[in-house]
Amino acid sequence: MNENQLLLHFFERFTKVQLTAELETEILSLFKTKEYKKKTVIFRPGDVNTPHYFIEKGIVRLYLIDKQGKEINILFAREGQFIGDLKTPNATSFYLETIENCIISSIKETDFVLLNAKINSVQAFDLNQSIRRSYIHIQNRLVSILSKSAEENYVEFKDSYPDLIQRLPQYLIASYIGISPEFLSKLIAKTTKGL
Amino acid sequence: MNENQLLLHFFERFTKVQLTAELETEILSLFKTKEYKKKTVIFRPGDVNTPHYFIEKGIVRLYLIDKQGKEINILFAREGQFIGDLKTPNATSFYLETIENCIISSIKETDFVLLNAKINSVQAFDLNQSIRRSYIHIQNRLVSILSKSAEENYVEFKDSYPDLIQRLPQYLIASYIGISPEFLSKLIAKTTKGL
DNA sequence: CCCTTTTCTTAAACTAGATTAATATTTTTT
DNA sequence: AAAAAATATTAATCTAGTTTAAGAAAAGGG
Repeated sequence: MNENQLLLHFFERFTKVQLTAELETEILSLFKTKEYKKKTVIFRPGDVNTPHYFIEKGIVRLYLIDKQGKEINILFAREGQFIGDLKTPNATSFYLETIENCIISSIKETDFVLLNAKINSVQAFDLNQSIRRSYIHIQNRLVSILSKSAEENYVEFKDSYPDLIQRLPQYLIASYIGISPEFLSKLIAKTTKGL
Repeated sequence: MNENQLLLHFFERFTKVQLTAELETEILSLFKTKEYKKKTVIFRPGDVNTPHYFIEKGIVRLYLIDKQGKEINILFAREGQFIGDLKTPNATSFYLETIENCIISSIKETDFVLLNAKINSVQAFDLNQSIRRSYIHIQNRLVSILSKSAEENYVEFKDSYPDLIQRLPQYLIASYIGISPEFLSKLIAKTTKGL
């Protein structure tokens, strides 16, 4: 089970201690690990009871298609991160899709809650904190989109996620920061000119 | 303690049972209730360890002032709702300010967590669910701002919060949906014309 | 009831970013 | 290595929304 290295490490980071062998086994028993080719849809709007996904390898995106048929990227997740739709078990309104070839572990919402309760009773792991961080993250993004120019938002993205800049096609980033791919291309050309 | 009616009702709604007299007393002992005149700043950027606030009466807004000096409204809260900055105990980057004369109960973050743990052990109250709902709410808002026109966003706001439309000055709503007050005024004039 | 402050409206000039369309480049597949 | 598919660039035209400015209306305070 070498492919679950990252997952165990994730829980260790939060509990701040070495996991016992039994706990490790229990965690692994609740996750199902699977490989996906790039551009594979994992769930789609209308799907109910969507699990939580832990990315072992690769990158995925959560997005939707609006009335005009335009894709809107909500969130990216790469190795070492959880992603899913917190609306679960209610129907999701998003697509979850791999961007690269991926190895991904999934856990059912009910098991996720139980696991958290269990770890929480033993250690100082707090799922609340994790959700709060997500909230703060998306709130920051809303603030940026409301208050900053396209160029500022691109610079912010670049500074925050230098790794993603390398791995993501530009047009996906454009959608994430809420601008057209053509305009992002123009911005980059302009910024790069001073070389 | 008539002014705390709503607060107790809030916890009752979540626990789904009648609160015991002791629990009621304990809840009330953790909150401090205070009156504020309209346009009073409750906390400001840089303040640390900001409490959580439960609005008993009135409306407040959470906002920031961007580099251009423009106010950006993040969130409104009215009677029966909690508001605060989830970054607590870290420094907030926002202002919390009353819009109307208000009666507000506050609770320290540490007490809030303890209270939740206590209630959770007795009943089925789950703070996670509450934070998740907040997350879903702000995510929906981000999606709306990214994918909809100013007019669609205004209609959505009107449909979602018919009560707030009555109580909030237009320019605060304009900032919330990310447009200038002048443009919102134009939109409303246009929409109303067909009468 | 008058005076001051707050909120709203209208209109003209402007601009950030969208759209359309065509081509170029890069990556992937066979 | 060629062909196909995916991604990026460039440029012209267009538009949704901003800015600036000034006045009108409404609300609040003494």
